[in-house]
Amino acid sequence: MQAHHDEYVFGWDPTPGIVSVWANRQGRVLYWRRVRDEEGNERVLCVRDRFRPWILATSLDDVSHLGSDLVEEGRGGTSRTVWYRELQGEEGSYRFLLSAFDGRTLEQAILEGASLRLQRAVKTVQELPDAYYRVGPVEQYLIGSGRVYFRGLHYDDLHRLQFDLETTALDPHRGRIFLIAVRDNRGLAEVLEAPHPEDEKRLLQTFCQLVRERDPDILENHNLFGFDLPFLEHRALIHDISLDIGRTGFDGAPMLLERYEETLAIGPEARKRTRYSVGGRELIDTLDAVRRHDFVVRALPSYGLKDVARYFGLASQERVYIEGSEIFARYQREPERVRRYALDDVSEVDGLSKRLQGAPFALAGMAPRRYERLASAGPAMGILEPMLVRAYLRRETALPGSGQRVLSGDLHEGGAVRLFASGVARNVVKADVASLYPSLMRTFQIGPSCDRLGVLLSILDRLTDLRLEQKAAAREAVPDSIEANHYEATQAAMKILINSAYGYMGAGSMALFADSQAASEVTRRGRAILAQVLQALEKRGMVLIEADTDGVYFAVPDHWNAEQEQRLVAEIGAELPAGIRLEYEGRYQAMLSHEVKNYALLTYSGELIVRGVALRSSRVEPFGERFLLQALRCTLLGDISGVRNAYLETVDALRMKRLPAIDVATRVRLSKTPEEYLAQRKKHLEPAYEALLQAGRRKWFPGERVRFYRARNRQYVWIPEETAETATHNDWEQPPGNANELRDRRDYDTEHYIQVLKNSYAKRLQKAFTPEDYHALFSNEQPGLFDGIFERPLECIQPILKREETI
DNA sequence: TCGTTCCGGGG
DNA sequence: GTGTACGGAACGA
Repeated sequence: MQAHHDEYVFGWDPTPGIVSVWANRQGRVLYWRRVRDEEGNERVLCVRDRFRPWILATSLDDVSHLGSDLVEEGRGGTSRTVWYRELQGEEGSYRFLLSAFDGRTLEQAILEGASLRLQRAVKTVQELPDAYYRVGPVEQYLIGSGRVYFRGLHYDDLHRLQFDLETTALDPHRGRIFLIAVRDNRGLAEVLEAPHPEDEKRLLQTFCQLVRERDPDILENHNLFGFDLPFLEHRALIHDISLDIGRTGFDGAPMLLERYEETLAIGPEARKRTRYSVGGRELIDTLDAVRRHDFVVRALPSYGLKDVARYFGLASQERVYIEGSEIFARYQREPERVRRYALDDVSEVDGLSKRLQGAPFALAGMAPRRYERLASAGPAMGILEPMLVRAYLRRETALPGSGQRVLSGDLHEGGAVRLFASGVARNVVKADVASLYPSLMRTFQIGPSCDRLGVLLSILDRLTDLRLEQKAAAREAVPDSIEANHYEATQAAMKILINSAYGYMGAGSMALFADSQAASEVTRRGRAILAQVLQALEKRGMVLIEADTDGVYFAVPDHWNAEQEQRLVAEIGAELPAGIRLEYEGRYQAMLSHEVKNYALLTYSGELIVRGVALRSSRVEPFGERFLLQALRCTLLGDISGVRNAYLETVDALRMKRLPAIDVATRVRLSKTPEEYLAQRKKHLEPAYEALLQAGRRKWFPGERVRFYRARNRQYVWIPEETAETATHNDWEQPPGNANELRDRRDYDTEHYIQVLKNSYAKRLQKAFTPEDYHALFSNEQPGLFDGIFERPLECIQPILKREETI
């Protein structure tokens, strides 16, 4: 059985070093292997192969019209033959594997038969989803052969090339490419240029030639699919040249860039996006990787390359920054600086790739799909399902038909988020159930009822064990070594799959192995486990604060130490069903619970952790944020006069103009062009644009970030960025004031900012106090000694914890 | 002012 | 050729 498990996870064919696969509907395949010869020189071999294109059918009805051209598999045939193989499975399941020498012959036969059967013209197989199950040519080949990408390779073995276009505008109709920075992880760093419009064609040709010469396995950039490739494609069209950046195809010529539309379900609606593909190389957009990363972590300030590179600590000290709209103008005056800027871009892309592509790399060693697809595929439908299909065909077993899926179950509610108390609590502990849903599936053997072979649970079991091994191996390896990164990436890939197993069952009618009853059984048991934990805590006198699907914050008695807390968690964990592990996550000296998922924690080492938007300001004026962090810390420490002082000091600093303008300024991103803004200005004034106009600027581009503050009489003052990187004087009529002088001005609207302090920063501490205490703490009156603003002295104010809900 | 829609990125 | 979403800002009544 173990052998099956490993085949389910990794396929079975041992071919090492596959770095790209290209297959078409005629059953022709090229794949490229990266190998080393005896002397250790690396080479890329191109291998030609064939496969017989296949499709799965629930019956032979549509192909019976073929007569003697319909033949059982194992017997010979001609180019017109359609073969069938019967898999184990009941009526209604996809139990006939149809194949032909050419996929088009196969489809033609099916469409003809279906048209006869339905008495209407059937144009595509997609019109018959209940009757046929089909995957793309590369997937057919990988599923049939048991091959996967990258066997025996480490991430650094891949030859990756990054390139970045610099253009005169964002829109290829209005601008052109004047520079392309190219680097790879084999030592290349080069800048190709076209100072004049007539040079652009040559530039494109040189670029294609360079790519072919370097012959990388992977092409990478940030927003590759959204910007660089469409731009390249459009400019190539204008110059009437082809973008031959692929590896050599069947006819001996380099393969061209191809485009296709992809439907993505982002949010509730489906949206289209254009994808590109090229033979022999995998196209990787680091923007996809960044989105996927942040989907879990939710910590990135923006998805822009520069911001993300800084976030990951990839930006170098000497990194050149230039505002997007200034790049071309800057290039004309200071070309060397723009060259450095563009090379910084590609090297940050390389850094991002190293940091984020490990998991998709590891997934490509498991699932039967192209690496480039796995890099952006959804984990359930895009990765797990192809693995399930591969396993079923390997076992000669039919896939469940639409009738076998279970879609009826009541829509599972998932795990509720609950707020038991708001305000300030001390001695707080976080505990949660490790991998709750996958653990429940394993413990209670809850899988899709239509998964007759139990493949999903097998894969889940095997991945869970393998992941523990990988994690152990990662811990043993030299930190940050190639091996450590490899193990770490593999365990991360496995985690992605493990976590998607539950979601897959509830994915609805599109999932082949959907079982929404099983999915709701998982959430039902999950809720029961959580309820058991909550009751156990309450029974022992703990104060519940907040709970979500698989975790809980609660307060323990005052004098408790970490050992006692751990013992409590272990004790309650021991009462849970075997296989369900309650983990002690951490302890905090205090917590401000604001709303569900919005709280601040103070660790015993004094670190302040703020979670959720409600406790962060969206405007981030520096003075307000400083105040909030200080006030939160004081509140959590019980230092009430510290809170009052922070407030009074901030008010006073504003009144006395001790704060420079930069401290009250906010920074926003422009979205309107000058024309658009001027057209609507009569109706509605917007501070950011007013600030620019006030400074005499008449030209700007959407996307620019503008820092400004509010001065008296509703005047808005623009503070240009300190680097002066943006300063090209043709953009405004009168030269701007000195940025340093502006940053230090004191003519801001004091009363306005005091209101902001009160209404948008102090507000966030409201739950920590009784209404009377809150108003007393944040009143602007400096109390005289005896005028009784405080009903009781400040020292008597204590933070409160208010019960919101009971279990 | 409130709901509703759109966007996120790239030069 | 498939299957994330949520917070903030802009927009429209």
